[in-house]
Amino acid sequence: MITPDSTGDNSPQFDILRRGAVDLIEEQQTRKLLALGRPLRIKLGLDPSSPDLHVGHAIQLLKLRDLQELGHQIVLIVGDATAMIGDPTGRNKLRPQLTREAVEENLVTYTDQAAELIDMERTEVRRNSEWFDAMDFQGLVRLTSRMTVARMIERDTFQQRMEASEPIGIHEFLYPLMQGWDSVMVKADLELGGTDQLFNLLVGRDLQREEGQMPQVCLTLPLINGSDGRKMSKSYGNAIPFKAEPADMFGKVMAIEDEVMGAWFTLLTRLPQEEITTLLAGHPRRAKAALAADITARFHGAQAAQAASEAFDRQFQKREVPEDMPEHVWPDEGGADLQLATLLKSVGLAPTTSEARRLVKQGGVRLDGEVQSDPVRPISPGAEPRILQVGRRRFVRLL
RNA sequence: GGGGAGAUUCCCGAGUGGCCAAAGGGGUCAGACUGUAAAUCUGAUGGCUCAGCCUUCACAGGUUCGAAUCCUGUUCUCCCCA
Repeated sequence: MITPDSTGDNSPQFDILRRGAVDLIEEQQTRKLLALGRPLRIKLGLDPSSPDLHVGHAIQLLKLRDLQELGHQIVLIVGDATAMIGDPTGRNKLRPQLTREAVEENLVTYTDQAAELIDMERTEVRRNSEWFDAMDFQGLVRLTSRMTVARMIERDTFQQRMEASEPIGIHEFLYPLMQGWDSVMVKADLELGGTDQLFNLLVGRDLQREEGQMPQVCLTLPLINGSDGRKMSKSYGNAIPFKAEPADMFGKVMAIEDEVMGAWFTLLTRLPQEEITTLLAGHPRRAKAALAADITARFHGAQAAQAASEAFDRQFQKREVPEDMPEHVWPDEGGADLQLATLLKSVGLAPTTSEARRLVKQGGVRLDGEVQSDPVRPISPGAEPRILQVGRRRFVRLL
């Protein structure tokens, strides 16, 4: 539980809260809230538009977990009403509107996966359709009258879209207001969000103040980038999902740029700051392996992380063929010879024959360790299972 | 309501009758190098029975020996005026 000492010093709590944060609006209020000694209501809105969580979400969930362990009350808002709009933040396109059914499905996987990091038993989960379905037209007008067009369109994301002559739907203006109204309805003391959420979080403050509530504290955490430098997002295909296999998760962390390691350590591990500093001062390869192991261990346990780490070294440092690899029965009945390109395609190592030919021509294909150069070379099954390799990390054992 | 502009290959974005499967960038993939699936460099990037053939430039028709490029209609978007 919350135990501010007799002097009212809550700095240990405050430090935990502050770790990795970008904005904290505002600090004095936060200290006062912590000093109250009661569980604070910590709100996080889920976007149930993408069911699979990735390490970008983990940043927020880990923060929630920290706060939960300090005895605070986590309130997850399932944006089933807002999901039908889609948060316009950071998007240069209208987002597809989700059906209620899709939201329900996503919600299940979402909470299942979130349970890996936070204690769902002690978490309050609310759907915002609870109050938005009940809101009538008058209520909507009342809510929308609290925001001005000028304030809304001065937002970067809308500015950019207007400059680029991209469409903006009127309903998109509703999103921040709805998110803010959620804060009113659950009487949030603090709301978490990514740095891109600051505007939405601040709207909550305004609405709460107008409703005579204590305005919530807003805490923003950095967004981390995916492998391509863009914001990590499932829709960009650059994310590291919770459900990634240990080896895959480890490898994907190893693929991040050296420059962002520090941020990842702060946001995705709970190693003490001094230890992080020491690691970063050492060899980058070692530091990154430690990071990858820590993250992998959180989802799969220390043993699996260790195994993933060792397998990674064998495969990429020593260039050994991994023990575990997908297996595929020899395509085409009768064990007849197949052209190499055709074989690659039918076992799924290349999406098209053209791609398969390209890979061979570029020297990216090995059969039993030998580089292949002829895409139309006939390949026969062989007595032993043969190993087909594309690039450095895609293998198939042919049975 | 009136006038104007636009929709291009995964994304952004050139291309305004043949030299266009379509510049450039991003992403992705492969190779080299290495400390890793970092960084850097090189190459590839519509499909196929691959020195050739086939299908793409919002959609449907049309003009032409030939169209992403011209015409007509449809859908969607943006801008200006009211």
